[in-house]
Order: sequence, then structure tokens, then C-alpha cells
Amino acid sequence: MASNYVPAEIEKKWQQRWSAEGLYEAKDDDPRPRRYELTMFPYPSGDLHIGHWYAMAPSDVHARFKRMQGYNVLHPMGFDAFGLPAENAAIKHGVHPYIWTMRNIEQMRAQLRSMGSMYDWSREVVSCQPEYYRWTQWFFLKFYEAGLAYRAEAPVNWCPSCQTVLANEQVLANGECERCGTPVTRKELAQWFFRITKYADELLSYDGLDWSERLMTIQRNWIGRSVGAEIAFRLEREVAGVRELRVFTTRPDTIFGVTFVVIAPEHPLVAHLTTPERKAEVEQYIAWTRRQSEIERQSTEHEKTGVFIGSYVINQLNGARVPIWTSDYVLLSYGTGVVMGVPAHDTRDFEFAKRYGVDIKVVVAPPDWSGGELAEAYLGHGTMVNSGQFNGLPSQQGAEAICDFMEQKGLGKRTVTYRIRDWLVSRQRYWGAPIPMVYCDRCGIVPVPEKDLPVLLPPDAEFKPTGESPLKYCASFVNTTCPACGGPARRETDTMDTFMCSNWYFIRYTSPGYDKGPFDPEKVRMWMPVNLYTGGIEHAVLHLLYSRFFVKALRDIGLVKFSEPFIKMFNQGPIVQGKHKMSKSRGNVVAPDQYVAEVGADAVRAYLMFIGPWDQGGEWNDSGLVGMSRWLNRVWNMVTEGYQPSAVGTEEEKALRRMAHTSIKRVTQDLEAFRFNTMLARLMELTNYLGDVQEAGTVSVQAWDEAVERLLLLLAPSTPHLAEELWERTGHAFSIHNRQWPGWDEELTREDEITLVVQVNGKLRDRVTVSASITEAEAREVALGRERVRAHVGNKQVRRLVYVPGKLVNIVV
RNA sequence: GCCGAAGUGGCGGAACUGGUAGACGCGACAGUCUCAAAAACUGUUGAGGGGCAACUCUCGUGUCGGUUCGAGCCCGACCUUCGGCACCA
Repeated sequence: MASNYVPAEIEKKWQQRWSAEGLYEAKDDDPRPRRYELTMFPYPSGDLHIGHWYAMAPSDVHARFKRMQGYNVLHPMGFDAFGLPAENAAIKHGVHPYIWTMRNIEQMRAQLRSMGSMYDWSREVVSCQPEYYRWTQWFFLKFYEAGLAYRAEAPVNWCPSCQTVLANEQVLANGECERCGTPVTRKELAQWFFRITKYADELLSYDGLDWSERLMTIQRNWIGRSVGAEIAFRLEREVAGVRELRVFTTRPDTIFGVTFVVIAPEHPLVAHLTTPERKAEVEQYIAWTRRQSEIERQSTEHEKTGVFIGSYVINQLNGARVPIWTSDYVLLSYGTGVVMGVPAHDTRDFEFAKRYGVDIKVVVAPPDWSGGELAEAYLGHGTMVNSGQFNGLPSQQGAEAICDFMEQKGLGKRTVTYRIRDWLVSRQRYWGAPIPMVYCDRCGIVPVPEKDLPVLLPPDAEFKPTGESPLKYCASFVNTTCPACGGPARRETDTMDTFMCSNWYFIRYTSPGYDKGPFDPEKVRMWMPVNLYTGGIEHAVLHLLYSRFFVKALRDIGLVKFSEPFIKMFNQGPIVQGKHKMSKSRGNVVAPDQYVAEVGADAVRAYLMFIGPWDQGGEWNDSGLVGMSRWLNRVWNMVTEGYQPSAVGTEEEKALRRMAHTSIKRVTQDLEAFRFNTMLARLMELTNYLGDVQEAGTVSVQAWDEAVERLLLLLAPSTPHLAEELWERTGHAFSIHNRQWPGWDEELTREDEITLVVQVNGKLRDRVTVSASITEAEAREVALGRERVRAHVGNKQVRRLVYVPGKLVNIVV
């Protein structure tokens, strides 16, 4: 007697059984080939929403599929547990961030289990726990030793709302804070940086990686490599011990067109180079640029302004005396902070020169140029003119010649500049890993000895944001002794950017309990690098770039042997609700719980995959969920109902086998390529087909059972509970998830008959069912003989006949 | 401004390397069951036209043009949407 499909019952039952049997625990000594499939760990905001499921369900399906294919799959989960929301919630509700975070983790763990994912919970990692952040701090010390961490006073991004500094990567293109949308301001602060720029070049190489072009482009743009030359302009007189101004240019071929030089207003040499009679005006200008917001200043519509500062430099290639100006269109942070002005061949310089009446000297002839004035800057290449000995050269060749010449004479050199800046890791907030450094009046900056790690967060700190770290006001934390001299000293009170925590969690999963180091080197050799990493593309220049840098740094320090953390990266699209990506802070989250209660986790998992291609994301809309539920019910009823053959036919059995084998093939290929939507469509088709066969009773019991078995195996990754339950009910032993993924026989997928399409002048006129082995001559004959074809051909002459084997005949008249 | 991705029924989306456009699902309509409704099941469903009918014709993948026996797919121009970078020298 068939019973009803009650997801709530079977899902709970199997989740408990899987957990009790440790079914999904990846054993280090398992002889099967190892495979590491990872999903970005979530921030424990409190509630798992549909967006989380969208990221996690398909990756779980893929991991399950690989597991059935015979891999020893490591598929872990953890929590990215440091960060601002915990602290903000703590301030709001008067609860300690640790309590708040751990409570959320408990809740989310239960919700994650309700999804029926194959996470290996024995390896869970929680980044805010001392046994974890101890090693985050340890890495900081290693970076410091290796010269990759340094403290510097620099103008930094400041979010007035979050009351902390931000990395460049955390400031949106419009100048707003990535977290809260508040316009970011500038602040001059002494902060800790990681030398990511040292790896700029290596980070541009993706050899051996299977990453999307889109993702690589985002990272390449961010790194922003420019090839050019650094050129020295001699100062007329030495100032502050400096004899020359160096500029960076990508167009050394235009050096003879320099009619002014521009220095960034914040440049330390401005004060020295300003002549007394220009002083008042220059200072007034600099004060004015300071008042400009970052957004105003960075805008391309921003008008070019500037002042002449009184001094001159000599262009050493032609001896020209060139005035020095200062203007806020030149950025101190890029290149050398000084730019050579070539108005004829640079849009910005042109605009500037027009406004201030500076000479415009053409040195690369535009096509059809008659020697007259330019209406706008000519940016292209051409023949060099007004360039002394280099006249007549094509400008690209001329650039090389000029570089050779400058290098010989010591006037400049070829060089490469990057847009990317060093990673600012200090944060003026409580809820993060304390930076393990001590300041001693006698010894200066002293690292905390490894044996004294972790530097624990004091539980009794007041975490109200004041613009400085709350730790600064916690006397018991700040006051310490100098590890070097034993005298009184103060601790660094800033904490680390949480992206430092997420730089290595994937390595920690390989040996989560290890306490002799951040990871067990042997286990890392076994599991790393990650074979498949999935997560949102919003981390392109954050987590994904930082982690690549981090791993390269570890390699150079000698801690790991690999250079890239993630071999294949797949970015799922965002799941949006009302135009915006679902997030708790935005308040537009949709909880899966109600849906799970109504139709079961299996239906929700499958529905999320069915919405569309995984990398496209989409608007959340539950209207189609019922269809998924209907389908699973049909599967349930069909399988539990039993099968009675009536008129068994060998043709029908053959057709059923063909359907099964083509389904296996397509489902397998779709899973390999993350095409979950079409995989499910195919499974539905197979179900529909089986339904018809069941009704007709045209195959033997064995053939039926075999087909059902295959359907269940194909369903196992997507709807693990339903597949497991039906597997048991059809008399199989626990567990379907330990069974081998079915293979297909290409021979059995072949059709005996095909539909031959007949076109006349490219228009579909008829379809004929013919033997798959039809010859061209036969196909022509069949096509020309069809009545409907003849009606369209009439008595026109057949000019040509195109035959595509197995597909169509096109008659051209 | 530069770079990249994408535009297909009422909706989400299929369509392998140029070869049957609209798979699969939602919704809608009709039917079965029911006192009725819900659920479930069955059928129809791109638009327009012709025919009593089996059927048949025309149009149709953002717009315009091109290549080809044949274009959703390739090429050119444009429109729209989304994303990245942007005074980066």
C-alpha cells in the first residue's frame, strides 16, 4: 500500500542517520582520489536565507555528484565570524559580540543541516575563536618577519558611519563605503599594510587556473598594470636635497611635446618648489583642493584647475625650460605623483593647457595633419615630428628609441606602474583579531612572541565606536610589558580586517584541530589546492584577490608548496529580491524555512537550481515552487505504486533503455558544467516518460526496475532525502549516496529512426521519419517524393540540394 | 569615456560546433473527480489568417542591414539593461 510523500518526516529521518553514520566525513586515509570542493563560508548574521541556499545547494549537488563518481570529497563548512554586524548588534542590544555570534552560528548550523547538505561538520571552522585567530595573528607575525607587513602614515579611506578605515577594495566606485553606503572621507593615519603590490605582476597570471574571463578581467582592471617609462626632469636648482623630478608616462614618444609639468598638491616637494611670490596663491589652491570631497575630485566632469608654482624643470631631451604647476588632477598615489604635461597628445593636459594658455606642441602627426592647431588632443600613433633626432619615426618605434636613448644617458628608464595599492589591514573596531604588536618607548615596534599568542580580545571592553579602537580604552589590554626589554609598553589596539581571517580558512579545514601550527603540512599536501571553489563575484577584488596574494606570500615564506588556492572558480549569480541582492543588512531576506516546512528541502533545493543558469542568479519568486513539489510527488507515487507489465514489447524496452542512457549522459554532462536547470528538465522528461511506460505496462519488471534504479541514482545529488527514502523502499541497502554514479553506453543512446527535416529554400516544409542509416541518395529521393514538398517545388527547377546527414534535406529552387 | 556580459511566448527559461525556435516548468483556458471548492489528473496554449474537417499558409528570437542553400547563433551599425574600471598620466 503506497503512502504519501511527507518530506518533513523523511528529511529529518535521513539527516539524523547520515549524521549518526558520519556518512559525509572525508577521511584522510580514504584510498579514493581526493577532491576538495568548497563553498564560501557565510557570515553568521543569524538567519540563513534563500540567497545562502542559492549559493550552497547547487555546490552541494556538485560535491555529491563527485562523491558518487568515486572521489573522496572534502566538502566543509564554517563561519566567517568576525566583523562589524556583531559589534553593531552588540551595541544595540547590549550583548557581547561573542555571545551574539555564537548564538547565530548555532541557529545557522541547524538551518544548514535542514538543507540536507553533505557538509563534513567534523571540520567546522569558526574564525572568531581563539584557537583560530591565534593563527591569524601568527600569520601577521610571519608577514612582518618577511617584510610583507609594515606600518605607515598615509592618507586612508575613512567611513564616518562605520568609524573605521577601509581598504581601497572596500570603497565602491562612487566613493561610498561598501558596507553601509556612506561617502568615504580621507584621513591621515598610521596604519598597518600588507605588501600586496609586491605580487601585482604574479597576480596577473592565471596559468593553470580555470576561472571565468569576467572574473579575471575584474582583477586585471583592479591591478591596473601600465607599461611605460620613468623620466627625470632636472630641477633648475636643488631643493630639499632633490635635483630632479621624476614622472611616469605611458607615452615616452611624446616627450618632446612637454610644455608643462604637474605635481600633485599633496606632494611633499610642492612647498619647496613654490617660489615666494607664488606662495600665497599656491597655498590657497591647496587649501581649496583639500575641501573637495573625494567624489568631487575623482569625477571626470571635474574641471581642470591648477596654479603655476614658480619653479621650472629642464626637459633633458631637448633642453626646454618647463614650468611646474600643481593641479588636483594629478594623484599622489599613482606613478610618481608628478606628470609631464603633453597637451597635444593627452585629453586632460589639453584641457588644462587650453584653460591656462599653455603651449600645445604637436610631436606625433595625426593622419592628414596640415600643421595647424588641434581641436582636441590626438591620442593615436603616427609619425614623430618636432622631436629632434627622432623625427620621422613611427611613434611606437620612437618610444622604444627614446627609452633606449634615455637609458643610455641615464635620463630615464622603462618601468611598470600599477593601480593596485598595498592592502590596509588595520581596523579601529573591537570585533576582529587583535594585531599582535607592541609599542615600547625604548625598543619601538616589537612583535608579540609566537609563544604569547593568541593576543586575546578582552571580554570586558566597551565597544562603542569612537573613531578609535575600543581596545584603546581598555587599560588591562593596552598596558603590557615589552617582549624585548621587559619595560612598560602599549599594545597595538587596532584589529585586523576580517578578510585576513578568510584568507586561510580553506587551509584550516584540512586539519581543523591542529595546534602545532595553523595547519598540518602533511594534510595540506593531501588536500590543497581547492579543486572547485564557488561563491559570489562580489569578492573578485576582495577575498578572491587577497587569498591569492596570501597563498603566494605563504609559498615565499616557505609554508606551502602551491601558488594558487583555487584551481577552478565558479561564481553563481546573485539572487535578488526587489532589485537588490538579498542581505540581512538590507532587510530584504526571504527565509527558506516556511518553504521547507511546506514542500520539503528537496523541492526547495531543486527549485533554486531550476530557476535558470546558476551563474545568472535571478529574482526570487516562489510561484514555480509548486511545480517542483508536484514533480517530486509524481516521482514518489510512481516509484511507490509498483509496476504491472501487460503487453511487453522488445521495441519498448529498447526505447526505455535508450531514454535511460541518454538521460544519464545528459545529466552527467550538465552536472559537470553546472547546468543544473537543464539537468532537472531532463530528469522531469525521464519521469514523464517512465509515467507513460508504467501506465502502458510495455516493459518487463526487470527493465522497469532497472530504469527506476537509474532515475533514483540520478536524483540522489539533487534531492538526497527523497532518493534515499525511495532507494530503501525499492529494497536497496543504505545508502544510495554510497553507490556508484551510473555510466552510459553510447551505443544504447543511438536512435534507430530519425526525423528527416525537408526544407524548400530554407523553409521547413515536411518531416519524415526514416531509418537512421539512410543514405544521401535515399534521403534525396524521399525528400523529393513528398507530396508537400512537391507542392512547394511545383515545376520549378531544382538548382541545388543540400544534405545534412541525419538531419535535413534543403531543396533550393 | 574605456572594457565586458546580456536582450527569445503572459512569466522563469531551452535550443550540441549555423540546420525542426519555444525543451522543462509556472501561469492561463477547457475537461475529469466533487454537493461545491481545493488538491490531483487529462488536454490545449508564440501571434495572425484560411478551412466543416484531417489540415494549411504567413509572420516571429531588441532594431536596421549583411554573409549563407539555411541565422536566435556569424559579421557591421545602432537601441536597451546589467557589471567592472575611470582625471591612473
